[in-house]
Amino acid sequence: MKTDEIRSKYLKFFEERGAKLCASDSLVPSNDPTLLFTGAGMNQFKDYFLGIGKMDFRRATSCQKCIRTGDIMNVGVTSSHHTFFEMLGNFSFGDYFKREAITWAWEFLTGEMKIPESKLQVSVHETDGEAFNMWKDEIGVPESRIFRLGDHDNFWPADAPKLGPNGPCGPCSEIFYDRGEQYGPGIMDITHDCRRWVEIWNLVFTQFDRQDGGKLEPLSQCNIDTGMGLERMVSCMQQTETNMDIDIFLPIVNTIAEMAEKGYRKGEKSDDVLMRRVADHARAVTFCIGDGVLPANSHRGYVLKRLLRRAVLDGRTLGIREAFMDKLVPVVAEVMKQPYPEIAQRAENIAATVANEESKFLSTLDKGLTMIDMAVRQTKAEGKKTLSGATAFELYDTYGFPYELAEEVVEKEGLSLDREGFEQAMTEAKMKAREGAKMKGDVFAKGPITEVKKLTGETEFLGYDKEKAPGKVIAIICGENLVDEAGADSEVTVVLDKTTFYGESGGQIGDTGILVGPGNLVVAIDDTQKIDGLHFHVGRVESGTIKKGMEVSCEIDSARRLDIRRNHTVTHLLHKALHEVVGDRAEQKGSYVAPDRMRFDFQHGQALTRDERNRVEELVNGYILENHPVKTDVMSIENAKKAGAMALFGEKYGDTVRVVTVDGVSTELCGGTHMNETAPIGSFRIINEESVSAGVRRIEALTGAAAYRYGREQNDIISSLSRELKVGQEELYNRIQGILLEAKGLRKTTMILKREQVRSQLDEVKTIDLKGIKLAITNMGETLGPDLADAADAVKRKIGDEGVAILAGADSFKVGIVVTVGKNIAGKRLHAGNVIKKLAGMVGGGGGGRPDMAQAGGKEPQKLEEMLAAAQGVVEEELKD
RNA sequence: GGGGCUGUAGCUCAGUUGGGAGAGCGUUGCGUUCGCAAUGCAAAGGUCAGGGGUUCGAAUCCCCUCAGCUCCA
Repeated sequence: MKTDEIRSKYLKFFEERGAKLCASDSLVPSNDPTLLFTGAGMNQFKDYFLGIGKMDFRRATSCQKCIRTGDIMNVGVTSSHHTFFEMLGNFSFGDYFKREAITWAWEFLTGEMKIPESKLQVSVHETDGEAFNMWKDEIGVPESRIFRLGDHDNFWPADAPKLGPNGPCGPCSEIFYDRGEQYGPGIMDITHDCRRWVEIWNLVFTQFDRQDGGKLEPLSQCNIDTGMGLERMVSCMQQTETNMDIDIFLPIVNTIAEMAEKGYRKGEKSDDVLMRRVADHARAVTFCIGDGVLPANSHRGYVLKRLLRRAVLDGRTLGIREAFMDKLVPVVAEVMKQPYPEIAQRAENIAATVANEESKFLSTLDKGLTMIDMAVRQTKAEGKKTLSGATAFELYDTYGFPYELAEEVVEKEGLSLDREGFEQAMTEAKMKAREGAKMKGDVFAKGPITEVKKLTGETEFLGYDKEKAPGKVIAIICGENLVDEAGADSEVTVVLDKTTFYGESGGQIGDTGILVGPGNLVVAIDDTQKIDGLHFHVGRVESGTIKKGMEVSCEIDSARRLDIRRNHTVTHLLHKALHEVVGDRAEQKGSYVAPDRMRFDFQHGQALTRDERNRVEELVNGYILENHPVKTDVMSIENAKKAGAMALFGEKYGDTVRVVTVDGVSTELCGGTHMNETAPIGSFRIINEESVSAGVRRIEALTGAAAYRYGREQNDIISSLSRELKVGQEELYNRIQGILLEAKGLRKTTMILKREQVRSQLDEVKTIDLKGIKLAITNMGETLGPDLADAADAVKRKIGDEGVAILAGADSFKVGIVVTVGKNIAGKRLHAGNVIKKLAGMVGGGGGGRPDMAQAGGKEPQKLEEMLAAAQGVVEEELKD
């Protein structure tokens, strides 16, 4: 049975049993910012489990793409560890419980998968007699094949009663599959890693709420959370040795084998491990980028980068010398195209991102290789046999050069690498990083929001076609607390059952305006936030008192909203124009829509050329002038996809979505507020284009009156320049070029003149013979700085290799002194630095320099003459025979 | 989010307790030999990432900002 078949059979099976078929959540969790990646099927149902918020259904099933990196060292080594995998699950939120969960699991395995009962056995928690009896009496599993296990193995979360955490938890029951006697003895060894009996299904019965001290209170709502690892299930059904030998994996592994010119399962076992690991990482990397994560130096982006780099290194070890990871992307896309067509659609784009990161890594390696060569040479020169761990760590920490590779190079050179020192340095670095780290609290305190969610499901948004409408006050948050009323001057956050205020989402900023109510109540709202479908109106009570349950009128600032609509609709036009100009790879990475400006981030490797930028701007203005009607439809996600609506990748959408169509230009999924037609946008003006992170560019632009004003201001600047320079605007550029050239010429002329002037002064320089040297002491008037040094150089040349020149100049604030000593005596009979220190002291300054040349400055110009008079004496003192 | 490293000519980089901004390649000009090309000489090209501070004096030391690379969470 093919993987695709098993996957769809499972989902269909539970759909037939009343479960809502839910699409996989993005790998980037949509409703939990604390999670790095989606790691289990239940993540997207978190609120359903806790009974918070609106519940549209009570049983669900899904095939969830997951990423876990905890066991990364085992990937490829064991038969079933992955970083990326799919998890099949069925869930009940206060609906069906143990009996159905157990029965259906058994039915699916024995019925749909046709697994003989003799090949299955189960485990239950030691205290869970209920589950035990169900297996024994209702299903008919012989008692000898039901195992009772403890908190560590059959409780979720593991060991929760003793160790915590607090919250929903419960016993679980697992189903094991017998892979056959070639993998071990018939008796299951549950305490050890058993290769014969593998766990294929975990049923979690969430029935307790753990309190402090390990007390387990019964939950009012009992839930079912089940998980079946798709790859492992398939491996059993296809009777393969590891998960990586199944139909959706082999093509990837084989491609790698081909590139390495090795053949899978034909040579070294260690090569097979590497091939499997690369295949695993190729899947993870492809799906990660597919969900909108880009390689970066923090968070998800960093995990992605690490995965990619590990795979590249493994490929190197396998003997693949050139970039190869990008070539695996289409292979992954092909085997996954049935359940994940969007990956296949974007394979080219994903591959480009991979190729880019891979080439960056290869250049990092190159750099590291030359550095380690140097380190090896130095170690050898010092006569040592071991390259220090600290050096290896520095290479790793600062230049990203992998330890394993360092080891390889060092050993090839006949040296060894100090692993202990490396690890010690690593620990120290970790400690150092940890010391600096601090936790930051969430802006929106979790407390009141959870409370509010219990009061109401979602705020109904009326603002698509109304600007003023009544709503009922559901909750008032004052500070961190829920209150029943708030008087004048209080800072409040108000939640209503219905509102015309748009809550910040999808890049569009929240509305401002007022809430008006009985008894001269006015609340000035200066921001509206949207969290899990609830609109939070943030503002201040201007007059009167707002009370819970009160009917208020929501009145948004409509002029501001109109500007927002202009900017939002133009975002769609810009998106389209970018695709026209730089290609479909310019995917949207985010946007910000405010009344006074808009920002649009998109994936693109380099800066837009001036020509591209102009073409984009022209296209958008064209769309505006053509006055396309804009319409909004609410439809099912399937229909939206059929209609070709562009969606943000990695974004999780509900079942029904809003589709915004600019007739003849673009169709996008979007919850924002838009114009009815494009012409009133007026005009569009790009004011900036910059980089935000690797591979992502940002355009900032203006529309309507703001765009006009911007143009006018630019015009004003040009006009005043043109007036000032007395040339026509079209001549400005040439004129400025001319002026710059002229200025440069003048600078040069001045320099030459100055030099000539200094030289003429030098003609008068007289030298004194002193113990075999020629001493020149000269007051250079107002000559200072580099000119003085220049002059000193000239004197030095003139008076020869036994000459000493002391030149000084001053303006009204500062004194400058330069001393040069000819090369035959410099450092031997006289040190310029020592002379100048004494001289500088006389004019309230300090200085120093090399034996042959020294500079100094001082702050007492009035003492210049005095200093020069004393100079000869100083030289006599310093001069050695 | 925290740590480390880097930012100097168009490119690759030197620049040594703080003391006159350099090399190679490339560009331009003038030669020599010439089939491609090679080679000699000369020139142009720098707000030393940006800002502040210490100092008589900062590419160099200190602080901040920006950008890139990298490790950790």
